[in-house]
Amino acid sequence: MRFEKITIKDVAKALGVSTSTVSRALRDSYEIGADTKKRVLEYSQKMNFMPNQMASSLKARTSKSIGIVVSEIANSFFSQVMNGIESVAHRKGYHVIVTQTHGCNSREIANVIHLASHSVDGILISLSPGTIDVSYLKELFDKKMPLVFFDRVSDEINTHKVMCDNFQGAYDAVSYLIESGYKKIAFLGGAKHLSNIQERFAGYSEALAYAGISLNDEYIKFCEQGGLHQEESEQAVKSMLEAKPDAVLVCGDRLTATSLKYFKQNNIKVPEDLAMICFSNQDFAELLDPPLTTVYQPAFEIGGYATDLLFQMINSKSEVKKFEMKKFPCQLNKRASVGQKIILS
Amino acid sequence: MRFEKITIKDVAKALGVSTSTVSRALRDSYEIGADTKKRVLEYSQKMNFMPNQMASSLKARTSKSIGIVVSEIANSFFSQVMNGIESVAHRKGYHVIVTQTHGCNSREIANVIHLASHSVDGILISLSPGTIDVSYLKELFDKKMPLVFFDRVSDEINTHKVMCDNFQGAYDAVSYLIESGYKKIAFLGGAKHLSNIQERFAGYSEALAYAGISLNDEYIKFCEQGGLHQEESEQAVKSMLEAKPDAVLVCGDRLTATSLKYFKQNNIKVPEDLAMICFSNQDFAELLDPPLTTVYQPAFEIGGYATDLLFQMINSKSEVKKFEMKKFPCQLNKRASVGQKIILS
DNA sequence: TTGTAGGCGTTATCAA
DNA sequence: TTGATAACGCCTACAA
Repeated sequence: MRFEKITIKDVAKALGVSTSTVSRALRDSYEIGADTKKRVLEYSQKMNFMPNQMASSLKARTSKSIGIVVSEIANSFFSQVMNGIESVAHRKGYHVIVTQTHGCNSREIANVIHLASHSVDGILISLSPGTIDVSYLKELFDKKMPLVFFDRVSDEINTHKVMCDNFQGAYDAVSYLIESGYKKIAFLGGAKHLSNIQERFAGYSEALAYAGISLNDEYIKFCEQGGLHQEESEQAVKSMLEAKPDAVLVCGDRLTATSLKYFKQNNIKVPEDLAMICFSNQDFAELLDPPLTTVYQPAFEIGGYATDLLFQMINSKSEVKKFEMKKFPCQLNKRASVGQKIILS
Repeated sequence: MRFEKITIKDVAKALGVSTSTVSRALRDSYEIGADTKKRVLEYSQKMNFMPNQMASSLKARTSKSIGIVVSEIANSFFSQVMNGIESVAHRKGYHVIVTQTHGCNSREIANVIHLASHSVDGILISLSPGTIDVSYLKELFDKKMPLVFFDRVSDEINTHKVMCDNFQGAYDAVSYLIESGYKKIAFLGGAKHLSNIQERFAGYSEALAYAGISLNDEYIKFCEQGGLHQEESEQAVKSMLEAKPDAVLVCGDRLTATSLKYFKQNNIKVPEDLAMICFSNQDFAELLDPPLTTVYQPAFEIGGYATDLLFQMINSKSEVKKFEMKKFPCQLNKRASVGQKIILS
């Protein structure tokens, strides 16, 4: 079953004119007889004629579409980013093709190649936890495929990068915990090699250092699967708890959900037993029990901004050489999952 | 800045063969000299040659892509559906193009036309709250564009429809409220003309009727914007409360969030002052305060199943005449937002 | 003002 | 086994 499309040829034949005349009438170009134009437009309208964009694209060598690569579509952060991307793209008359990797590197490569061979005009990518080698991307980029990283970026490719200020977000969160009297602060993060996790960890370390608190490895847990694997995440939560921290910074929605469930099941009271701040974009954070102190990332803005930069590259006549590293500040939403700890010493 | 693509021509020239030879080698077709083939493949590999899919599509008259139309990408239900769609599509080597309407009919029409003119091989659509007239879709469908409705469907177009069993979901929820001793049960829904809302309302009505409770209009509120407009939603919550119900069935994530916030702000205790069941796919529902009794829709399955049906249509040689109306059962997750009311009378 | 012709990159048909 | 050629639908020099 296939869509029966009228072509410019059909319109031309029906009207007894040439295809070029139809083409010109449709794109409002060139001198063309006012009433020929009118006839063509009216007939096209009536017949619901739609120019075949694949043919136009082939001719114009531009598909008017961009590709996105994320790990999970059904993730509050990514879906908000996609919302931002789609909004900007739609405004420019572009299509958005979405692919997900489920954290798997081979899937990421397949998706990127698929996108490139389908002639997307540019690609927006957040690297998947499983990706270490980005040479396949670099090759593509060297061949001038417009490329913008968001969220999880790579040092090895020099292009635009858009993300939130993960360092600041983590630093502010941990500082706030320290101000509130907590000292044994744990860190629960995704894959260690991901840029955003590294930055958050740096912010965490720096805030502790500033307060003269030394790092304790037992408080620090990374999940190589970035919270995508339930078992790994639960194990991390468990082993973190064994070190008896009094607060924790959790990096990511999935890890947050896993932690909260675990705490609930094991009757660990937040914030009495353990204070908690999470990197999370869940709308429902303030409605949780207890309301969750979150580090909120302006996901919609990140998506929109990254897309704007991508269009700058796409529309640039020459190769773009100067790149931006844009960091949107994170917002610390203080809620009851962090209490006021009585400071003893 | 544009991607510099090698074409089949370049490969042919470099190897001193014809383009047809290259094409044949690549698609493993026909008798071709084993070592010519080897040379072509090796060179293509080395040069990272990717066939231009737009050209193939133009030739083959199939784009290997499908389009989705939803109201909001950043919505837990829709993003889970998209996950299901992408998973199936990826397996079949298809691309997924995502568009959102923000509940606006003109945007929906524009998106559908955009998709059609970009030669998607099929379209998956959940009607937007703003849509009443589906004639534009009917025209497309009559021209044999494979089309599958999910979630919010239209009676006026006879094609596959996939959704959850909204009637059963609402019926079960309301019955459970009645069993728990509630009698003054309110209904808070999105746009009245949407199929899913109608079905839920029917389930609600039927459950009340079965228990011999008559409908009370003051308990029943619809939001024409489907919860997308904050003010309208809040107004609905407010006016519903004025009728003093003792329980409420809320249809949708946005409405749920709005209600919960309103209750919190106005110090309305759930379930003491008002028991609550919500159609919601939020992972966090069980972690809310109080844990939320939800009617869960198998969104991933809905997306996957709808996509399977779409591929059946796409791959069918003749026009498909027999259509399926698939309803996945909803799951009632009983949690503390519904209590046990002491039955007086 | 309108028509003709060639090409975008690929593939299928036919001829060599 | 391989090559030349035409076609997919559209656009645009160039010619008329």
